[in-house]
Amino acid sequence: MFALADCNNFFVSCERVFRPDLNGRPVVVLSRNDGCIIARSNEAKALGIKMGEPLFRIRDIVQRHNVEIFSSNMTLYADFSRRIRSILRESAPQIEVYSIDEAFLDLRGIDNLNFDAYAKELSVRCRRLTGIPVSVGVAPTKTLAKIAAQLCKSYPKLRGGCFMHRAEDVEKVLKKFPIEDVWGIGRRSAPRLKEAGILTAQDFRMRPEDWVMRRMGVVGVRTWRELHGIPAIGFESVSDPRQSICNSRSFSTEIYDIAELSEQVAKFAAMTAEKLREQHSVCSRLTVFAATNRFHTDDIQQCGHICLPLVEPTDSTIDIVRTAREALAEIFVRGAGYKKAGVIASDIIPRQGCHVSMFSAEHNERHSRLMQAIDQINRTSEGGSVTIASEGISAVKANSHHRSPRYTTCWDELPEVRI
DNA sequence: TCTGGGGTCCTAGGACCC
DNA sequence: TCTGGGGTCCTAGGACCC
Repeated sequence: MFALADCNNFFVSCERVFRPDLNGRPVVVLSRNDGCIIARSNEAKALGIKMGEPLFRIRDIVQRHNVEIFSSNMTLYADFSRRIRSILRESAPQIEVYSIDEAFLDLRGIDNLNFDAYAKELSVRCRRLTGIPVSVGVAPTKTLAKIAAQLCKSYPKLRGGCFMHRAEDVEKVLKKFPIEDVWGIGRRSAPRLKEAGILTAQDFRMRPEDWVMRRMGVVGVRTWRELHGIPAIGFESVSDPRQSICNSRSFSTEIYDIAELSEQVAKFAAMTAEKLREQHSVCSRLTVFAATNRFHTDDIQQCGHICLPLVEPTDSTIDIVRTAREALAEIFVRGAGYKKAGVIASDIIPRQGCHVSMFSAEHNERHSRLMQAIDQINRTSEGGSVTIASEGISAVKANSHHRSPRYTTCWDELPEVRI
């Protein structure tokens, strides 16, 4: 069996831990820059607020129903995520961290366990120790476990845990489960499947395997098998190092000046280098892109990108920032108002055993010692106190008008306690 | 006025090899 | 009239996830 532990309305739930007055009220959390809705409480969902909806389009709903708005506070959410993961690790031999708010648990080889009680107890334990409501689904495959966890959210009677394995129960559930909500069926496949008369997970499961193969390839077949209770998606308890690392942002206002844009790109490059070092990797290709506001169709539209090889595989902020700035100079167009830019590192390999030429050994050694020192200083301070001069001293241009305090990680931000 | 930021895997087609 | 038959590697684009 596999379990999926899935935090309900995760970002909203984190905010509510310190604002219990918001229970029962519509709450949303916004993307960076306060642009789109990325998390909703059940009450907000009931108002018809959609995931990914831009805030400005639902202003009237927000006012009419007094919806509480939060800018995203990733520091807070990451800390809750870490706490919940540590509880899950105590509760299963292996866990696979799937996202900030979801993890699979490997229960294979365990058969003398009341899985239903296990799921419910785990949910209660997470809630009691962190304040976050967590749904736990247990089933013979990861895809079915996802569905079981989903069930917990619709049926409070399940008390946060659901064990789904008996053939007749699975069939009963899948008959009611919309095809577009199945893990692996995305926005392109769902309409096509519906055209073919497949409306539920059960409809899909009843099609022959070769029909699925023809229409959706091996990826579709994996989902099909998983729905039949045959594991087809591997369990990966240790995550491989990233094969690409991207840092990009939209700006709160357009940037026309190359010097200003260059500072922003330098920051993204520095963040990329830091993440490379974090996973002990080096990269040998760097892509830089910059784009104007695609929603302002009357303005000049520019969407440049360029991919440069690095002379040697590197994780040095100095080398990566320099290359990124050179790349930006290549694609920058005067007169264009840039709204978004980013840096992507690719061709990533482990740092250990990476081949460097004899001539650059000393260069690498010096950079490496410097980077270690910088990382060490920055780890102990918020926001990075040592940076490269070309990053400038201003922060990334972004709106964050509704951010809550970093309650669990930043002492200075704790609100005054009134007794 | 306002529109997120990160990833992975698979496939098709082209370049190139013998 | 007629034009081989395999391979591999790389890339771009599409689809999916949160």
